[in-house]
Amino acid sequence: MPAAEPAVAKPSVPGGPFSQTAKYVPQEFEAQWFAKWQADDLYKTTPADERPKAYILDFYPYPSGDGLSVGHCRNYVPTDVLSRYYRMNGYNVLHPMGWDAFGLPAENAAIKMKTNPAKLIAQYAANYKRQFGLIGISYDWSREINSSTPEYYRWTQWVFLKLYNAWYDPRLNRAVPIANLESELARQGTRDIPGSDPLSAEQWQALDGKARKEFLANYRLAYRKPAWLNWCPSCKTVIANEEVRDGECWRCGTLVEKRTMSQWFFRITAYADRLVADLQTIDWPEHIKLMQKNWVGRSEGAEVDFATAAGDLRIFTTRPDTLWGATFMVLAPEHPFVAKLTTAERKSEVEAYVKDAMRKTEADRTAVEKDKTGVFIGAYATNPVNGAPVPIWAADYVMMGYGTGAIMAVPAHDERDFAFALKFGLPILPVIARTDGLAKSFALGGTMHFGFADALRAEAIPFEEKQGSLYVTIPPTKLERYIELAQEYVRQGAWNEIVGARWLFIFGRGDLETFGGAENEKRILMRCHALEPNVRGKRTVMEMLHAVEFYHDALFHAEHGAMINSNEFSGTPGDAAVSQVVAWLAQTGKGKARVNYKLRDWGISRQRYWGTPIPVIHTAQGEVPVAEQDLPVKLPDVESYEPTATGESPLATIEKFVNVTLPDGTPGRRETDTMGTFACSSWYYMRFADPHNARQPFDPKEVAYWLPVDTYVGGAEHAVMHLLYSRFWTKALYDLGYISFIEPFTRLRNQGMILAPDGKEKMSKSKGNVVTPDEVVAQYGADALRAYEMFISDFEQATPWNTNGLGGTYRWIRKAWDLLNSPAPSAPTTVDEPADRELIRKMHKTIKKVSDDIASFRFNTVISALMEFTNALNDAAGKVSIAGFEQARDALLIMLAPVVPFMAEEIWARKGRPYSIHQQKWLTYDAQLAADDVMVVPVMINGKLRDRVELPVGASEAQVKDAALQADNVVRHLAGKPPLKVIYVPGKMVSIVAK
RNA sequence: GCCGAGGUGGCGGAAUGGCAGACGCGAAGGUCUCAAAAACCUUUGUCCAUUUAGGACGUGUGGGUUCAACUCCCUCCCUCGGCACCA
Repeated sequence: MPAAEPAVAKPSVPGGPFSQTAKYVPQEFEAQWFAKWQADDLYKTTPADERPKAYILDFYPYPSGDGLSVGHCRNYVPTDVLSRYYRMNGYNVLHPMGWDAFGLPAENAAIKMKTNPAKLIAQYAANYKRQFGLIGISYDWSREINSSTPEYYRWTQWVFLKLYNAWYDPRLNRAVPIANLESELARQGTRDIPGSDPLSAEQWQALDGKARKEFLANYRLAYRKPAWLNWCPSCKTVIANEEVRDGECWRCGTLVEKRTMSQWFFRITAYADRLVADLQTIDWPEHIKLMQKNWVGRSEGAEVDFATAAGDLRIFTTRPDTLWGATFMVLAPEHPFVAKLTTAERKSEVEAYVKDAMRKTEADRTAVEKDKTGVFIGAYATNPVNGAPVPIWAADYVMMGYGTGAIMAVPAHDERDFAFALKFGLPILPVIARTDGLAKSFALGGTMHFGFADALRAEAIPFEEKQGSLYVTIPPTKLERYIELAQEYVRQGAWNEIVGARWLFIFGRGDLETFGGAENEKRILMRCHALEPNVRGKRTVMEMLHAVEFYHDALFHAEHGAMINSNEFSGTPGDAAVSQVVAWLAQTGKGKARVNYKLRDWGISRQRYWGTPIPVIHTAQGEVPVAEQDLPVKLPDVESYEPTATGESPLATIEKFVNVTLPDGTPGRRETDTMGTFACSSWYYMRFADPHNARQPFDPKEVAYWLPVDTYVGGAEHAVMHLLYSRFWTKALYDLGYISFIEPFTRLRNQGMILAPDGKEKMSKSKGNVVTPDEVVAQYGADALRAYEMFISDFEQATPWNTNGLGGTYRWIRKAWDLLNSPAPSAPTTVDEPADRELIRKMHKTIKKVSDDIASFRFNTVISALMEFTNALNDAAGKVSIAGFEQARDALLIMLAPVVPFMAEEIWARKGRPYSIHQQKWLTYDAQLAADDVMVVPVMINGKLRDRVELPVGASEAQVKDAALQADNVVRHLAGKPPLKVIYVPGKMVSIVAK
């Protein structure tokens, strides 16, 4: 780490040390020191300079009325330690804080308390700020931002306009101005634009202004389209997902309905591939990257059209090789074809089902696997590969937002389809061969002639016999032989079947039916029904087979095996099946390859007051974006913050806000939706680089210096959405030339949650189990709280707040205080030189451990290393030289500075050293002084630890092995047996293998 | 349901293929004290042995890879985070 001179603070105001008490009484000096640091601007960040920079950022919080708990401090303390550590290492550090002030909690609080949300936020933020000061967090408050101020949201609106005026050109693979598209359309239509609906230049020119705008909406990065919302018919408002409990409104308990309204979206899906690819360039926890990748959910497959009475029904499938096994289709309940195709006699049932399904959340719809629901709509589609009629169902396990909202169900090879088909008695036809060769047969007692068991034994075909029935697992090599035997032994009027690697029903010699294809399925079922009354209730062959527990693992699989029962494609090997079928679909015009994403466009519209107004005006000629120079579109004051009965935001009732006249005299209505708060948080980290700029969102020079964020820290609950949206905005602004980096957060770390003291509950005011930093600071002081927050557990792991441990940390700090404040011990009569050397060795080992662990977020072991060093110093007192002791004491004090900044500063002042300890240089680690001169090598025999040998560090392999073989307990355990193998892992271990 | 994380002494946790339990809490015994508190010292995974030496077992469950597994692979169980309008 390069060491540059730290910035020099302003001339010191008088003060410090603030206490002369010998005992550790943190309450006597902590608040005074914080006031002095603030007065001196000790933590004020300077503008861009030639020093290396470190931008260390905490997720900015919504300042809740409840204030901070000790749980919240879990991330603020460690990032503060990290910031202080970087400052001491000569970095120019940006460590700011601000408020995510818009959104539902503030609005709901305002409605409840009948106060302006801005006032509430100001009050709550002031409390947070006070608490941050209490625990010594070194934010530069001159850079404080608040997302709900016009100074800030003006630029959120500015980004909206940039996205609105851009489109994603798939040929350049980046966003470009929408004007480029308009001129291309005027010149040559959509001819060269991949994936576009055909439109000629002439057709474009013939469109009027409004129609052109509607066409361009298909391309803009910010656009409007109809989408579903939760609607409470009693409150007459749109309600958030969080406000829906078991399908009911959390306020009034009314059943929530779904409504469609036109909503604004950002086209994040255009960036899907880049959002995945660029994950490689950043240092984030692997599991977070994986979650983002899965959230984007790229899958390759095909879209295929199934003909229906209402026209082609387009489905998306990742398994086009299973098309021949499609035995029904499933539409999302909200799919437009449901209404179009439902037959008159099914209508009431289908409508009831759809209404019910629309109430559920997505998680509810896909949950509870045993309880698949759905309804037949009475209509059929035609499978394009074989002309087979396929019944169409509506079921809530299919989502409108994924693929085309319609699937072909292949129950033999899709788990959800399998469960659904079993429940509703739909045929299940295998069309892909198993890759493991598992074949089974259950010979029910009385169906086979006497001697069958002996015949199987003679052929070495394994089986189990229970209550007269045979459970046979047929090895692949014996399959043909089994078929012969079964024909020979099956009784007249009975049958034997084989499932798994083969699907065969054996009714007698030469009387075999292959289970494959719809016709055979029906015929087999009829014959079985005729022969055996017990199976007459079974609606399909598979249902009949599924009644046999023994068969369960052989009936279903989702592997990529060779195709079977698929006409001319039968026999196509598994690794080629998908690509060959896709090629054939494209060639015959039945379908085509398609890449699909789980990721959906980002909906930003909120029918709420407390958010950034969307800067758009609606006119008879279509929507018009507000001109950049007319920003911000300010939130007007309103009487009531509650949404209107029409579902619009309260803004819709403010005539002065809504009605506008454009410069050319055209009357217009302002958009009254506001943006969800993820918009505000998608760029705030850029604003911190230049937070008070009134002319631009930020000075490009400052952003070029400070961004990207070097270390970004917050809860894992934001793993996907906030982080994905921020990455998207960064890439869009990069494409449009405003910034020069493609990823906003170079290093990301997530803190684990601190749970309530009594177990597994979260801390929450309603449960009354919140521990506040205020009460802990009052009792133990801020430094003890800081150290304990670090010590409590691994940074990323959730853990309960255990107050017992706090006392131990406090005792350690007090011990360190006594040690550092005590007068220099008198020189020992004889200086123990090895002890002297040992203390300095421990010091350098501690410097390394503490430095490495702070930098890599292992804060709990930072504290344990400092505890060990404190203990080592106490043990060494009076035994080592005064010079050595003082050197080690000073090292401890410097290392304590980022962790317990108040105490370190107080001791520093008492020692008369120049203010401030927080501007001192960090320590240098000396590998030679840290090196051991002896090593203890454990010796294992056959994996069990038997002895240890002590040797000088430079000992050769031969010397170590020799010593190991001569160790007392090793000799005893070998008992004269020669070692077969002796492994030496240098410096670590000797492992002996002996018979 | 889908995606992700986790499960180690009485408790928080350490150890990322190489001595399981660092560090801290708690507990037991001791020193000091008229006494208590504080502080300090000793012990502290379980079991067997105990005079010493030692030995067996042990990181949610069951299996596997390896000279060596808390660590890597597979099965199952349990807990937690997210699932697109809470942020």
